[in-house]
Amino acid sequence: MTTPRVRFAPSPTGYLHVGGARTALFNWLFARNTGGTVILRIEDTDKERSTESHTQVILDGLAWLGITWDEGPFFQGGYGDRHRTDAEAMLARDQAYRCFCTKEELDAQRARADKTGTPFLYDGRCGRLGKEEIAARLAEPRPFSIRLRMPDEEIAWDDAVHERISFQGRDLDDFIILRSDGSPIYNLAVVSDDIAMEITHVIRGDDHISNTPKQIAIYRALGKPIPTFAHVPMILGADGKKLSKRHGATAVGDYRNLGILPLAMRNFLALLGWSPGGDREILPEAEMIKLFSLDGIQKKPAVFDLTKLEWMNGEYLSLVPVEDLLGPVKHHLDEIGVKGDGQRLAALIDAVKARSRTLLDIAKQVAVRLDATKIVRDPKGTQLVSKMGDAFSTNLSSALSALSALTADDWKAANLEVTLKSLAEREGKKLGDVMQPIRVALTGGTVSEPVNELLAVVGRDESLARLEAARR
RNA sequence: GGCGCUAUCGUCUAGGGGACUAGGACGGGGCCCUCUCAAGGCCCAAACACGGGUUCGAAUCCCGUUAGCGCUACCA
Repeated sequence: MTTPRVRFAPSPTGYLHVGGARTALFNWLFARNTGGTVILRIEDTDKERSTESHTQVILDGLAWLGITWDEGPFFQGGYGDRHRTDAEAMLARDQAYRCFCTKEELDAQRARADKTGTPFLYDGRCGRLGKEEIAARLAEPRPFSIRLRMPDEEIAWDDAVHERISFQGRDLDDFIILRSDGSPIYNLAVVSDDIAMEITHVIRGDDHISNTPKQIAIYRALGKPIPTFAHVPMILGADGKKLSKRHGATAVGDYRNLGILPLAMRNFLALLGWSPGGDREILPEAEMIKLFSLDGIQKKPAVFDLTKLEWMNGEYLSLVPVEDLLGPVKHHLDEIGVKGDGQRLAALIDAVKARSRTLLDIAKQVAVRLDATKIVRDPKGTQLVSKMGDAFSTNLSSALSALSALTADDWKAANLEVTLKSLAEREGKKLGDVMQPIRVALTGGTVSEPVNELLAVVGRDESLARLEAARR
């Protein structure tokens, strides 16, 4: 048995969407599981909409997710000659014919069909032209496109995820494979390339199911073996509709900006529409590859649940060593406008990490600890201050005097805890009455790591300054 | 409209005729822990779309209905 050859074939007409990323991921997992080859092919035949920067964004997105490829990237636009040759071969065998209908005539036919409520299928009129008529039109010369003669027969295949799918040729029309300008239509370019690249498994989105019978017809006309098709279900927004811009973040890059870790994203995407069976959630790369199989893919579309992604990101956050977080957090800090680095930053990340689900969460909390101007008194904080009334500043004052007794050398979490606890005991106060005002003074809110750790990480001078400022 | 695909907790899913009192995870609720919040531990609510078959027995197989989604270009 030959080893599988799969391809991921995005069009550079937009960003890398999560749906495309997942399709790429499934191709990659399948190839790595079977020892097969991944080919990256950029389908840039739509010259109007394709751009180089989109191509770069797609490449970056794949790299970010750790999805690699073995051959390519190849650019479909470079294979026009082969596409034309294939079309002409079909024309020569009368499996295809020249169509002289203009865009306008076709639009008119379609409009007429719409009006009567019948589905528009090209009636094949140009396919019935006599030799002389064709020669005469060619001599004029009149431009023509090339259409495939759709045979009136069953076109079915055993889909690797859906099992058998069947269409009738009579429900399809003689569709155009080559435009009048000599450029190929998608369905021809895809088949021609998949044949040339010896693709054995076509793993792509469900939205291509209705293209598949047309493509199989081309394989048959060209006399080439038909690959295995695996149509993976769509990804939907929370409203059950195909994920699109109006759902907010849909591009892989959006999640990067939100502070999602690439491994978390990849793990989440893998589990969206695929299951290894059983209860597995967090899957290391090796496991994922080992367990992957096409028949573990779900048939029904899946709703993208951001909350679960964030939970999973939190899981990965706790698995990743702080050193690996330094770079990405620094990046988010830059955007917030706060500088942080080295050991200090590592300690801050550590302090705050357990309460964070994204890198952005981490960066925001780090920023507050690093830069007093980033403190924002949140509603809960304000509430606490007004509820405590005068006690707020009195308690801060006694905390201030107790804490300033500690030298810089003694300013450590363990000592701070002892100091604060004995202060509360001495004054007969509840621990919370001592701690919460400090928390609000230092962060503006009522939520943080334990106060002794918070003080330690903010540092003696800065902590005392913030207490002093909040006391007034 | 036509063609096609799909249907298990709100969401992601396990399940492949008896192991189902339908399991796990996210989210929700409660309790414990606790200086707050997370984390952690324990517990709770929550689903086989509907109707017919087949079978001793159906979430599982078949048919129909309904609903959702996709496609329906000289776009990809």
